[in-house]
Amino acid sequence: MGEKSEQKRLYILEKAAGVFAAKGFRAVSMKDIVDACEISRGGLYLYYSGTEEIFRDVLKLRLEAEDEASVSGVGADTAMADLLLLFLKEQKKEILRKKNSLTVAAYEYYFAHPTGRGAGQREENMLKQQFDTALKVLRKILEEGVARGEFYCEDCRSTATSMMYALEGMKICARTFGLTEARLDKELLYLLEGIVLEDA
Amino acid sequence: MGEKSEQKRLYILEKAAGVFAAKGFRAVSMKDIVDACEISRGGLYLYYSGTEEIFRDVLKLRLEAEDEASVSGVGADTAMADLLLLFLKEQKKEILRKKNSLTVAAYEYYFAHPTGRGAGQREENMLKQQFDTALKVLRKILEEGVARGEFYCEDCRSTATSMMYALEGMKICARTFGLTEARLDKELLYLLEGIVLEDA
Amino acid sequence: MGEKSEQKRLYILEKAAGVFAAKGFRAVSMKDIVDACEISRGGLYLYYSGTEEIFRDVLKLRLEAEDEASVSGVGADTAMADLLLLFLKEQKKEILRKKNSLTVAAYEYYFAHPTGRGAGQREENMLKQQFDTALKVLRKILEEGVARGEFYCEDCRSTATSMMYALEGMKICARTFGLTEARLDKELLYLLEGIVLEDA
Amino acid sequence: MGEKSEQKRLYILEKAAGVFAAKGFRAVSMKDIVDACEISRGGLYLYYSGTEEIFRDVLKLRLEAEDEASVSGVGADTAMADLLLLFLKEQKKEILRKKNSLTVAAYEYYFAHPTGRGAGQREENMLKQQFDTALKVLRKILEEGVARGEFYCEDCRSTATSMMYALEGMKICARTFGLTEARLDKELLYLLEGIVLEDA
DNA sequence: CATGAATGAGAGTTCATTCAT
DNA sequence: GATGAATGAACTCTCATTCAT
Repeated sequence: MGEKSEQKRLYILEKAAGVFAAKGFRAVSMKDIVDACEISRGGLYLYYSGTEEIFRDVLKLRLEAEDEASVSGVGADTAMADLLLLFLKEQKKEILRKKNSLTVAAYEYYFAHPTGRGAGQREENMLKQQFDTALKVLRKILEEGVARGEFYCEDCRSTATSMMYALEGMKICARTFGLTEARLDKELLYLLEGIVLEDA
Repeated sequence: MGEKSEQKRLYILEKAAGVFAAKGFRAVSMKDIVDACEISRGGLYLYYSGTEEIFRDVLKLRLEAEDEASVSGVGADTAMADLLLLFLKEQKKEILRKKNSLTVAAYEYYFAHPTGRGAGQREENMLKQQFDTALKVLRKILEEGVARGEFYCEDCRSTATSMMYALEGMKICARTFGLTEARLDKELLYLLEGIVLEDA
Repeated sequence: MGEKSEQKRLYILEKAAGVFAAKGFRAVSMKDIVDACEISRGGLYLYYSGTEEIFRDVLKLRLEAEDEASVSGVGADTAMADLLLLFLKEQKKEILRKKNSLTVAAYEYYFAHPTGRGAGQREENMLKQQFDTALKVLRKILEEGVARGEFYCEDCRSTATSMMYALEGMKICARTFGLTEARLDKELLYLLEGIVLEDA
Repeated sequence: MGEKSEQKRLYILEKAAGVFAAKGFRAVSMKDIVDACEISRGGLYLYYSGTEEIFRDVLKLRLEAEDEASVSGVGADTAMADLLLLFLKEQKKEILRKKNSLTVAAYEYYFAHPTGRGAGQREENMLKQQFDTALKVLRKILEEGVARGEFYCEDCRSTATSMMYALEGMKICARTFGLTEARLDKELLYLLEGIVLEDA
């Protein structure tokens, strides 16, 4: 598997990601991906032997990309309230994003491939990882904010977790029965108000 | 299509519900339902012309059943805190239920059939309806609890909504990356504590 | 088989005729006829066991009806040229008729049930009968016309036969690649001119 | 889809032509053609997506083959009467041909796909084309024959057209209620006699 | 007689997967 | 490595035909 192969593999994953974003996971056939990649049927099978395998790699790739993206440092002197706002803005974007989002496909995939205790769980569940990563960030923000006297919360860990679940709930609701931006803003504001000290 | 037919229709829906609960929505074929019902291919088509139609009716039936179930009156003298506990216990059951739950199938269905503004939306989105119904109940409990001095919350409507999103988040997380009962209990407890007055 | 049965049989044939006229022979299913008759599936089978059987009876009925219609006597003093005109006008109507015509269905039926020497040919081929009947009439007209000095033709029998084939050709052409009324008129005029004496 | 494919396409058309000749158009299923070709169900769909598409190509192929066949030049000194005889002999063969004839299938096809004014009529109606081609040839023969004093007819164009209709009539009669060779010969002779000068 | 629910065969179509080139 | 023709299983859907009521 030379360099060239690896390049092609990445090319396939890129194209496939587009297909999954557009059609979810279950509705995607090998033919869809072959068409999107404009390669031969057999050619695709040289690299992957099914949509599941492809999707797993697509998720892996996305996670790596996100990890890199999140490295963007933040100045130590930034107000935690601002950081929190930034965080929620990111979440909002993710919640509302329709195009190019693998969320629905990931839901479908993990519905069919429950993670937890089963076999072959080498690769971490991507949704869980996203959740945990965001949770960690949020918790850090809260703790620092409390330390600086910007926020109030009794138990930052629990508060952060609860907020994450609410955000997760908004995500799924947005994809199943609609959630207008206005309504979402209201919800996010409510979450914010529960934490930020009134005189801040 | 007399009474006998209606009976059979219900029989089909029952069996089909089991199939959808077991396999989700997209993975279910007419053949699956035919097999589950132990009727002939053509026989099923006498009643339904596709899995979507069947699933819509399955959801409708479930909703009706739930409505009836919730009619169970509660004594006027019950403590609101107890009612809230009861409510959360129900939610917990729903969040953890694996067998016989249509939740995953419903998610899959609504991923593929987005509700919102499109045409033919006579039938209300079942997930939304469940959400709204629970929300209404929760809000009533909170408001009455506040009135009685059992609970504290500034804005019952917003608090209830936020709690519902968190519960929805737990539901989806439970189906995609696992959520142990212990962890869930902790989460629910946290929600509870945010509302119930400490000396209650 | 009481009177009532016979009545129903006729009712079925009537409705079926409409279906055959609209869809031809091969495209018609028992279901189509059941629907058109608004009777039960089983009910139709009490009278007929397939579309072929029905179609045969439909044709028979039509033939009988036409026989009765053609009884319309013509005054002995009518000019043969006028009679010939009348005859051609009838033929023209038949050639152009789209609605309510069993011609196409009959073609399709006889394509699949070639008559000639096979077994079970009790019932005469309806197309042949129509052809022969018209031929006989035409020949009579020609012969009488010649006798009266209105027409000229060496061999009335052959001339009539040839004309009939031409008319048949126009019929099939009208149904397969179009034949405008104008063009048809020209053709009929040409046939006429070949026979009628110029000074008539 | 290189050359090899085109070869196979032709192979399919050949086999399919046999099926259509044997069963007409409507009675032919994709499976019939699959069986005749001894290929797989899916294999056929690589080339054609339905019987109509196949039949259209079959007709096209036949027309092309006939065009090539008719290129066979005739010496300039051939007597027109002989040419006419040759022409009628060809027609006779076509009228009587049972095996390997697509006539019935074409009739059935065009019954169901009326040509005339509708959309997508890029491809000319094959029956019409055959008719028009034969008509042109016949007319040429007549005109040349008249010029040479071999034939007599007032209006070659109309005469040719009328003859073509008669031939068309014989064709359809031969397929629906039988037409013995003897009878056909008589008819053709009659057509001939109407044109050829007696002392020719 | 009449009904219409039920059956099962079969047609059309798609797709994952293989394999000779 | 890469191709894409070929295969066959699986799925959707329709209909002729039967049969208990």
